[in-house]
Amino acid sequence: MSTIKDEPDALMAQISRTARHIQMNLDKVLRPLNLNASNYYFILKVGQHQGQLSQDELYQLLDIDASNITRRLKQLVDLGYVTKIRNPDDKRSWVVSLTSEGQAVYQRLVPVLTQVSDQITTDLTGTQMTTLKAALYQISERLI
Amino acid sequence: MSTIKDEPDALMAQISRTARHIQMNLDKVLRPLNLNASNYYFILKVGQHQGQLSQDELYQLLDIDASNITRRLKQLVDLGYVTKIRNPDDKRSWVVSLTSEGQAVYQRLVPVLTQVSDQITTDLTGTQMTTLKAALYQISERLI
DNA sequence: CGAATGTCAGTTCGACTGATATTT
DNA sequence: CAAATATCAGTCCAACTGACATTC
Repeated sequence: MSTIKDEPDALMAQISRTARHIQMNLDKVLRPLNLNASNYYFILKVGQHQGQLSQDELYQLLDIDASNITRRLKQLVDLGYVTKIRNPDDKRSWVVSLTSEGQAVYQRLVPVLTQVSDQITTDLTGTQMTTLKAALYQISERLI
Repeated sequence: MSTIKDEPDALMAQISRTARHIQMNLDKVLRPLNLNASNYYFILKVGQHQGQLSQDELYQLLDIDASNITRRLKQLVDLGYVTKIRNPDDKRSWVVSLTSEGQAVYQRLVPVLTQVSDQITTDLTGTQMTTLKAALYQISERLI
Protein backbone atom coordinates (compact mmCIF):
# COMPACT_ATOMS: atom_id res chain seq x y z
CA MET A 1 0.00 0.00 0.00
CA SER A 2 1.64 3.15 -1.18
CA THR A 3 -1.03 5.04 -3.04
CA ILE A 4 -2.13 8.44 -1.89
CA LYS A 5 -5.75 8.51 -0.81
CA ASP A 6 -8.00 11.50 -0.82
CA GLU A 7 -7.66 12.18 2.89
CA PRO A 8 -6.60 15.13 4.99
CA ASP A 9 -3.39 13.40 6.03
CA ALA A 10 -2.59 12.00 2.60
CA LEU A 11 0.64 13.90 2.03
CA MET A 12 1.94 13.50 5.57
CA ALA A 13 1.15 9.80 5.58
CA GLN A 14 2.92 9.32 2.28
CA ILE A 15 6.04 11.08 3.52
CA SER A 16 6.12 8.94 6.65
CA ARG A 17 5.53 5.77 4.69
CA THR A 18 8.29 6.61 2.26
CA ALA A 19 10.64 7.34 5.14
CA ARG A 20 9.90 3.95 6.70
CA HIS A 21 10.52 2.19 3.41
CA ILE A 22 13.80 4.02 3.01
CA GLN A 23 14.86 3.06 6.50
CA MET A 24 14.06 -0.59 5.93
CA ASN A 25 15.91 -0.59 2.64
CA LEU A 26 18.97 1.07 4.12
CA ASP A 27 19.00 -1.39 7.00
CA LYS A 28 19.15 -4.17 4.45
CA VAL A 29 21.84 -2.84 2.15
CA LEU A 30 24.01 -1.58 5.00
CA ARG A 31 24.04 -4.88 6.88
CA PRO A 32 27.17 -6.14 5.08
CA LEU A 33 28.98 -3.09 6.46
CA ASN A 34 27.67 -3.75 9.98
CA LEU A 35 25.85 -0.44 9.72
CA ASN A 36 22.17 0.50 9.67
CA ALA A 37 19.92 3.42 8.77
CA SER A 38 20.51 4.95 12.20
CA ASN A 39 24.26 5.09 12.33
CA TYR A 40 25.66 5.20 8.82
CA TYR A 41 25.48 8.99 8.67
CA PHE A 42 28.07 9.33 11.39
CA ILE A 43 30.55 7.45 9.23
CA LEU A 44 29.57 9.67 6.32
CA LYS A 45 29.92 12.96 8.16
CA VAL A 46 33.07 12.09 10.06
CA GLY A 47 34.58 10.67 6.89
CA GLN A 48 34.20 14.07 5.27
CA HIS A 49 35.61 16.02 8.21
CA GLN A 50 38.28 13.60 9.28
CA GLY A 51 39.45 14.31 12.78
CA GLN A 52 37.64 17.61 13.02
CA LEU A 53 34.18 16.88 14.40
CA SER A 54 32.81 17.21 17.90
CA GLN A 55 29.50 15.63 18.91
CA ASP A 56 27.95 19.05 19.00
CA GLU A 57 28.97 19.65 15.40
CA LEU A 58 27.40 16.31 14.50
CA TYR A 59 24.30 17.48 16.30
CA GLN A 60 24.26 20.61 14.14
CA LEU A 61 24.73 18.58 10.99
CA LEU A 62 22.30 15.79 11.68
CA ASP A 63 19.41 17.38 13.56
CA ILE A 64 19.22 14.41 15.92
CA ASP A 65 18.89 14.67 19.66
CA ALA A 66 22.26 15.06 21.36
CA SER A 67 21.72 12.20 23.78
CA ASN A 68 21.13 9.83 20.87
CA ILE A 69 24.37 10.93 19.22
CA THR A 70 26.24 9.71 22.28
CA ARG A 71 24.60 6.30 22.00
CA ARG A 72 24.93 5.75 18.25
CA LEU A 73 28.56 6.81 18.38
CA LYS A 74 29.19 4.29 21.14
CA GLN A 75 27.96 1.55 18.81
CA LEU A 76 30.46 2.65 16.21
CA VAL A 77 33.25 2.87 18.76
CA ASP A 78 32.40 -0.66 19.89
CA LEU A 79 32.49 -1.77 16.25
CA GLY A 80 35.99 -0.34 15.95
CA TYR A 81 34.99 2.16 13.28
CA VAL A 82 35.29 5.35 15.32
CA THR A 83 37.47 6.80 18.06
CA LYS A 84 36.70 9.57 20.52
CA ILE A 85 39.51 11.65 21.96
CA ARG A 86 39.08 14.46 24.46
CA ASN A 87 39.56 17.81 22.83
CA PRO A 88 42.63 19.21 24.62
CA ASP A 89 41.45 22.77 23.95
CA ASP A 90 38.00 22.23 25.49
CA LYS A 91 37.78 19.21 27.73
CA ARG A 92 34.00 19.22 27.71
CA SER A 93 34.02 17.97 24.14
CA TRP A 94 35.42 15.09 22.12
CA VAL A 95 37.13 14.89 18.79
CA VAL A 96 35.52 12.15 16.74
CA SER A 97 37.59 10.35 14.11
CA LEU A 98 37.45 7.26 11.94
CA THR A 99 39.79 4.36 12.59
CA SER A 100 41.54 2.85 9.60
CA GLU A 101 38.79 0.27 9.54
CA GLY A 102 36.23 3.06 9.70
CA GLN A 103 37.85 4.75 6.74
CA ALA A 104 37.68 1.53 4.77
CA VAL A 105 33.97 1.28 5.61
CA TYR A 106 33.51 4.90 4.55
CA GLN A 107 34.99 4.10 1.15
CA ARG A 108 32.53 1.23 0.75
CA LEU A 109 29.62 3.23 2.16
CA VAL A 110 29.54 6.03 -0.39
CA PRO A 111 28.89 3.84 -3.44
CA VAL A 112 26.25 1.84 -1.56
CA LEU A 113 24.34 5.01 -0.71
CA THR A 114 24.77 6.35 -4.21
CA GLN A 115 23.41 3.14 -5.63
CA VAL A 116 20.31 3.20 -3.42
CA SER A 117 19.74 6.86 -4.14
CA ASP A 118 20.05 6.28 -7.86
CA GLN A 119 17.74 3.31 -7.66
CA ILE A 120 14.88 5.16 -6.00
CA THR A 121 15.17 8.18 -8.28
CA THR A 122 15.52 6.49 -11.66
CA ASP A 123 11.89 7.25 -12.46
CA LEU A 124 12.27 10.93 -11.66
CA THR A 125 13.26 13.65 -14.06
CA GLY A 126 15.73 16.33 -13.06
CA THR A 127 12.89 18.78 -12.69
CA GLN A 128 10.99 16.41 -10.44
CA MET A 129 14.08 15.93 -8.27
CA THR A 130 14.57 19.65 -7.90
CA THR A 131 10.92 20.22 -7.05
CA LEU A 132 10.89 17.32 -4.61
CA LYS A 133 13.91 18.57 -2.68
CA ALA A 134 12.61 22.12 -2.58
CA ALA A 135 9.16 21.05 -1.47
CA LEU A 136 10.48 18.83 1.32
CA TYR A 137 12.75 21.60 2.46
CA GLN A 138 9.85 24.05 2.63
CA ILE A 139 7.69 21.59 4.53
CA SER A 140 10.45 21.00 7.06
CA GLU A 141 10.93 24.72 7.47
CA ARG A 142 7.26 25.15 8.21
CA LEU A 143 7.50 22.63 11.01
CA ILE A 144 10.48 23.93 12.94
CA MET B 1 19.05 22.02 10.19
CA SER B 2 16.93 21.13 7.24
CA THR B 3 18.98 22.05 4.21
CA ILE B 4 19.93 19.43 1.70
CA LYS B 5 23.64 18.92 1.43
CA ASP B 6 25.47 17.61 -1.56
CA GLU B 7 25.76 14.07 -0.30
CA PRO B 8 24.82 10.66 -1.62
CA ASP B 9 22.08 10.31 0.98
CA ALA B 10 20.80 13.88 0.67
CA LEU B 11 17.33 13.06 -0.60
CA MET B 12 16.81 10.09 1.69
CA ALA B 13 17.98 12.04 4.72
CA GLN B 14 15.68 14.92 3.87
CA ILE B 15 12.68 12.60 3.57
CA SER B 16 13.45 10.99 6.93
CA ARG B 17 13.99 14.35 8.59
CA THR B 18 10.75 15.72 7.23
CA ALA B 19 8.93 12.62 8.44
CA ARG B 20 10.35 13.09 11.95
CA HIS B 21 9.30 16.73 11.99
CA ILE B 22 5.82 15.80 10.83
CA GLN B 23 5.55 13.19 13.56
CA MET B 24 6.62 15.64 16.26
CA ASN B 25 4.18 18.24 14.99
CA LEU B 26 1.29 15.81 14.85
CA ASP B 27 2.08 14.58 18.35
CA LYS B 28 1.76 18.16 19.51
CA VAL B 29 -1.47 19.16 17.77
CA LEU B 30 -3.18 15.84 18.48
CA ARG B 31 -2.49 15.93 22.20
CA PRO B 32 -5.75 17.77 22.99
CA LEU B 33 -7.58 14.82 21.41
CA ASN B 34 -5.54 12.32 23.44
CA LEU B 35 -4.19 11.05 20.13
CA ASN B 36 -0.73 11.05 18.60
CA ALA B 37 0.98 10.61 15.24
CA SER B 38 0.93 6.83 15.68
CA ASN B 39 -2.70 6.18 16.39
CA TYR B 40 -4.81 8.95 14.86
CA TYR B 41 -5.10 7.14 11.52
CA PHE B 42 -7.06 4.31 13.09
CA ILE B 43 -9.71 6.80 14.11
CA LEU B 44 -9.60 8.22 10.61
CA LYS B 45 -9.91 4.89 8.81
CA VAL B 46 -12.44 3.33 11.12
CA GLY B 47 -14.44 6.54 11.03
CA GLN B 48 -14.76 6.12 7.31
CA HIS B 49 -15.70 2.42 7.45
CA GLN B 50 -17.77 2.47 10.59
CA GLY B 51 -18.17 -1.00 11.98
CA GLN B 52 -16.74 -2.77 8.99
CA LEU B 53 -13.04 -3.08 9.57
CA SER B 54 -10.93 -6.00 10.72
CA GLN B 55 -7.35 -5.55 11.82
CA ASP B 56 -6.21 -7.22 8.66
CA GLU B 57 -8.10 -4.65 6.61
CA LEU B 58 -6.45 -1.92 8.64
CA TYR B 59 -3.14 -3.58 7.89
CA GLN B 60 -3.92 -3.41 4.18
CA LEU B 61 -4.92 0.22 4.42
CA LEU B 62 -2.12 1.48 6.59
CA ASP B 63 0.93 -0.55 5.64
CA ILE B 64 1.91 -0.85 9.28
CA ASP B 65 3.21 -3.96 10.97
CA ALA B 66 0.41 -6.17 12.29
CA SER B 67 1.86 -6.40 15.78
CA ASN B 68 1.81 -2.63 16.09
CA ILE B 69 -1.81 -2.51 15.04
CA THR B 70 -2.65 -4.65 18.07
CA ARG B 71 -0.91 -2.19 20.40
CA ARG B 72 -2.19 1.05 18.89
CA LEU B 73 -5.74 -0.27 18.87
CA LYS B 74 -5.40 -1.29 22.50
CA GLN B 75 -4.49 2.29 23.36
CA LEU B 76 -7.64 3.49 21.65
CA VAL B 77 -9.78 0.85 23.31
CA ASP B 78 -8.35 1.90 26.68
CA LEU B 79 -9.17 5.51 25.81
CA GLY B 80 -12.75 4.52 25.11
CA TYR B 81 -12.60 5.58 21.48
CA VAL B 82 -12.76 2.14 19.89
CA THR B 83 -14.41 -1.21 20.48
CA LYS B 84 -13.33 -4.63 19.25
CA ILE B 85 -15.93 -7.36 18.82
CA ARG B 86 -15.22 -10.88 17.66
CA ASN B 87 -16.40 -11.40 14.13
CA PRO B 88 -19.08 -14.09 14.49
CA ASP B 89 -18.41 -15.27 10.94
CA ASP B 90 -14.67 -15.74 11.50
CA LYS B 91 -13.70 -15.98 15.12
CA ARG B 92 -10.03 -15.36 14.41
CA SER B 93 -10.74 -11.75 13.54
CA TRP B 94 -12.26 -8.70 15.18
CA VAL B 95 -14.69 -6.07 14.01
CA VAL B 96 -13.32 -2.67 14.92
CA SER B 97 -15.75 0.20 15.53
CA LEU B 98 -15.79 3.70 17.00
CA THR B 99 -17.61 4.39 20.23
CA SER B 100 -19.80 7.48 20.35
CA GLU B 101 -16.87 9.24 21.98
CA GLY B 102 -14.63 7.98 19.20
CA GLN B 103 -17.01 9.37 16.62
CA ALA B 104 -16.91 12.75 18.33
CA VAL B 105 -13.11 12.65 18.22
CA TYR B 106 -13.25 11.73 14.56
CA GLN B 107 -15.28 14.85 13.87
CA ARG B 108 -12.67 16.97 15.62
CA LEU B 109 -9.76 15.11 14.06
CA VAL B 110 -10.45 15.86 10.43
CA PRO B 111 -10.18 19.66 10.69
CA VAL B 112 -7.03 19.39 12.81
CA LEU B 113 -5.34 17.27 10.16
CA THR B 114 -6.57 19.54 7.41
CA GLN B 115 -5.17 22.54 9.22
CA VAL B 116 -1.72 20.97 9.66
CA SER B 117 -1.69 19.80 6.09
CA ASP B 118 -2.64 23.25 4.84
CA GLN B 119 -0.04 24.85 7.08
CA ILE B 120 2.89 22.81 5.78
CA THR B 121 1.86 23.20 2.15
CA THR B 122 1.07 26.90 2.03
CA ASP B 123 4.39 27.61 0.37
CA LEU B 124 3.81 25.04 -2.33
CA THR B 125 2.20 25.65 -5.67
CA GLY B 126 -0.30 23.22 -7.08
CA THR B 127 2.32 21.96 -9.49
CA GLN B 128 4.75 21.37 -6.66
CA MET B 129 2.14 19.44 -4.71
CA THR B 130 1.36 17.23 -7.68
CA THR B 131 5.01 16.57 -8.37
CA LEU B 132 5.73 15.92 -4.71
CA LYS B 133 3.00 13.33 -4.34
CA ALA B 134 3.91 11.60 -7.59
CA ALA B 135 7.61 11.53 -6.77
CA LEU B 136 7.08 10.13 -3.28
CA TYR B 137 4.77 7.51 -4.68
CA GLN B 138 7.35 6.45 -7.25
CA ILE B 139 10.10 6.30 -4.64
CA SER B 140 7.96 4.13 -2.40
CA GLU B 141 7.15 1.84 -5.30
CA ARG B 142 10.85 1.41 -6.01
CA LEU B 143 11.43 0.25 -2.47
CA ILE B 144 8.76 -2.40 -2.11
C1' DC C 1 -2.26 -30.35 7.96
C1' DG C 2 -1.28 -25.72 5.85
C1' DA C 3 -2.87 -20.97 5.64
C1' DA C 4 -4.74 -16.95 7.79
C1' DT C 5 -5.64 -13.79 11.75
C1' DG C 6 -4.22 -11.84 15.68
C1' DT C 7 -1.34 -11.61 20.13
C1' DC C 8 2.82 -11.20 22.75
C1' DA C 9 7.82 -10.75 24.15
C1' DG C 10 12.23 -8.97 22.88
C1' DT C 11 15.06 -5.48 20.97
C1' DT C 12 16.18 -0.99 18.84
C1' DC C 13 15.69 3.88 17.91
C1' DG C 14 14.65 8.68 18.83
C1' DA C 15 12.74 12.37 21.90
C1' DC C 16 12.56 14.50 26.46
C1' DT C 17 14.26 15.46 31.06
C1' DG C 18 17.60 16.18 34.26
C1' DA C 19 22.46 15.64 35.90
C1' DT C 20 27.52 16.40 35.44
C1' DA C 21 31.90 18.39 33.92
C1' DT C 22 34.12 22.17 31.84
C1' DT C 23 34.53 26.70 30.21
C1' DT C 24 33.54 31.59 30.05
C1' DC D 1 30.20 32.60 41.42
C1' DA D 2 26.62 32.36 37.69
C1' DA D 3 25.64 31.32 32.91
C1' DA D 4 26.59 28.77 28.90
C1' DT D 5 28.32 24.64 26.54
C1' DA D 6 29.10 19.63 25.67
C1' DT D 7 27.99 15.30 26.95
C1' DC D 8 25.74 11.55 29.37
C1' DA D 9 22.12 8.66 31.89
C1' DG D 10 17.29 7.48 32.79
C1' DT D 11 12.81 7.00 30.96
C1' DC D 12 9.12 6.77 27.58
C1' DC D 13 6.95 5.83 23.17
C1' DA D 14 6.74 3.55 18.85
C1' DA D 15 8.80 0.59 15.40
C1' DC D 16 10.22 -4.17 13.60
C1' DT D 17 11.07 -9.20 14.28
C1' DG D 18 9.96 -13.64 15.43
C1' DA D 19 7.41 -16.99 18.09
C1' DC D 20 2.97 -18.51 19.41
C1' DA D 21 -2.20 -19.56 19.74
C1' DT D 22 -6.51 -19.95 17.56
C1' DT D 23 -9.44 -20.67 13.82
C1' DC D 24 -10.53 -21.77 9.12
